[in-house]
Amino acid sequence: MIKITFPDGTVREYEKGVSSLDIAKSISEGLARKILAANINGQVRDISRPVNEDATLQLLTWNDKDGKSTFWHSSAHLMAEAVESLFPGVKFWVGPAIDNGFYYDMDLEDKKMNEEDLQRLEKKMNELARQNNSYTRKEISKSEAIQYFANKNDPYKLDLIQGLHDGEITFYSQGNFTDLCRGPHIASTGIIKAIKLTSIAGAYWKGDEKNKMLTRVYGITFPSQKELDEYLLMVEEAKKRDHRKLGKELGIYTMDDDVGQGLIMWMPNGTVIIEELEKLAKETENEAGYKRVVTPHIAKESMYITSGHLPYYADSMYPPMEMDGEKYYLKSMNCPHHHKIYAAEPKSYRDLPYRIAEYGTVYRYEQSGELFGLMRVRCLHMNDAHIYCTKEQFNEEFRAVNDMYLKYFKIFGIEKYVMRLSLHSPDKLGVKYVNEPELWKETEIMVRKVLMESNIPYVEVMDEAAFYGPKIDVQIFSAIGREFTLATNQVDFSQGRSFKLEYTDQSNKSETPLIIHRAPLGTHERFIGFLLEQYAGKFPLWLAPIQVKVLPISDKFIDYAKTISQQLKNADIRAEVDDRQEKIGKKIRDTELMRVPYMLVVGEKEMSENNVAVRRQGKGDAGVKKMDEFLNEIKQEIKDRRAE
RNA sequence: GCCACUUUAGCGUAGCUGGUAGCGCAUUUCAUUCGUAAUGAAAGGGUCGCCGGUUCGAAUCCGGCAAGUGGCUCCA
Repeated sequence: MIKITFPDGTVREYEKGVSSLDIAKSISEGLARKILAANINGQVRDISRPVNEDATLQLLTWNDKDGKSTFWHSSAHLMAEAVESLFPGVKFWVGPAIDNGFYYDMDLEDKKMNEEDLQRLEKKMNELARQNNSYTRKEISKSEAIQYFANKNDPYKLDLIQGLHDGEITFYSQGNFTDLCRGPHIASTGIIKAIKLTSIAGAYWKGDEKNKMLTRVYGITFPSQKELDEYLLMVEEAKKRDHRKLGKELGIYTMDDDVGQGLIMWMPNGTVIIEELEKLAKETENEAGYKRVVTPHIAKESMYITSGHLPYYADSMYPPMEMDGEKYYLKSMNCPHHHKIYAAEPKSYRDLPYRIAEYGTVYRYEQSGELFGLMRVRCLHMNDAHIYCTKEQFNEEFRAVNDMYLKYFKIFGIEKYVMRLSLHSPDKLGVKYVNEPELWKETEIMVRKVLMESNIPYVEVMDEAAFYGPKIDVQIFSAIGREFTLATNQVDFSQGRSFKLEYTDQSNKSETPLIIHRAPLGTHERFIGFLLEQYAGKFPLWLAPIQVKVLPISDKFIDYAKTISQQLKNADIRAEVDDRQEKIGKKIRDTELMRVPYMLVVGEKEMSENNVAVRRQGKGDAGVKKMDEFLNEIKQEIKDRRAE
């Protein structure tokens, strides 16, 4: 007999060799029908695998992350079976489960797949699922495995097998399809009830753009049609808050072919938001002891040689302009200009920390396929600043920057983000990263310490650092699920030396300062893109392009509406009058759709007593108020910069 | 940049296998002067992304280019 320990701590005894499925059956038939996989001593396994020793066991269902991914991984195999039957001779690479479904990479050679083929594949998959074929596991020797895929003429699987050790190779089969696979899998195809193949894409073999591009098919499956329908509905809802859609609807920004790809033009409504953000940044940075600077948009080639950005980053810079034999580049970062300001006057340790800030405009020639609405553009406005400090001051300064992030995030109500400690990769020293192994080690410890002391949850990721030092990135997800760095806080132990930046220390020696690069509000482009999605277009009052719309019941009250709006404007509140000849219902509807926070309905009753009928966007009628009372309340709400 | 797909009025869209374009919203005008999410009527607006080819004839078929979308790669 063996002892099985369940997640709640209970221990039960079973015959040696019992399967997870049998164990589930011993608990309840309902559970047995629902389990997809089992976590045995920390390893996810097929439910049919025998358990031969004492173990901790968690039975995994659709509600467990590992249960879902097993289900989706098995779905990828089912899709591969369907592909093989409709595209004979196809070669497969890998087909993992992902956060939302699965994909399979394949080489169709001279054949092509289109959207209609996805329908055919779905149909075939449904047919195969209904056959309810079992997923069967088979241990196989390396030579047999090689034999099998050599016969099948599949170079990709052979490449995978090369990396595996004899004795640890397994095949999984279902129906007519056999794949090299570590598993685990669900018991049989019949429990896959709802299938949606979502897209066809190209993907480089092994993720390397020098390699051949394979065809990747994405899909998602569910144990019931209802869940698929819900998922599809959720995707539709997410699209409604896509910043590209909202940006157009709300008149935030526009682009034009004659201006160029990825070059944003901010319309009046967007410009209001930019100016409010800058106001906030300036207030916050003044308080934190920053000084403001302004620098030009171009610089000579020599500066980017000094900074180390050329020639490595030349590809992502606009090509140079030549004047009088000199090459000038559009700046793709503000740091070198700021370093020159630091260097303009000799510094003593008494001048440090030296903090200079600028909403700097930079240009990056991003590859055309990478552009994405406001999130990835070619001209961006950075909430940039550089802090030059001593090693002793570093901890406090870096931490102050982190605290500034958190303060901002509270103002904006930003909760769904991941703090990422981005570290270098030692095997890329001298290639992607400055070759200073000791300094890397030292600064990474310093940054980690700040995070730990601030008690901020974070993840550590290798090979994501800047070339000049480690950083903390704030990762967010767009409405359609793409990941972006919203804000960044970076250490730089390298550029100080490249630019020969110095300060005189207490003992009259020259020292190189450490530099902190930081952009807590990221860029206007990405930040506003993010805010549009975060608020679904409903900006908090202080950011709203139009804060109050005054809606006269009829033409007779336009003059009164104008005096109300003028009073608001006198108090620096962004107000407008809707003087169209429309019914009040229409005016309210249009104003609601434009997400204007406050509507003031005025007619006979209000005019006679200097009142306004207040309506809050999305919340309906808020009752009649004295104009003075409303004015005081709204002024306070704007001052508070509350996130709803 | 690479793979696939898409591109019809300011916006959202219809247009089967080729016979030179409709609808809704928006706009303008007129009527209406209205009490909390769409008043009615009329009018204007498109060389169907651009260039070329096939054809008696192209929004529709073919090729190239551009932009956009979904991915991949990249993201100082």
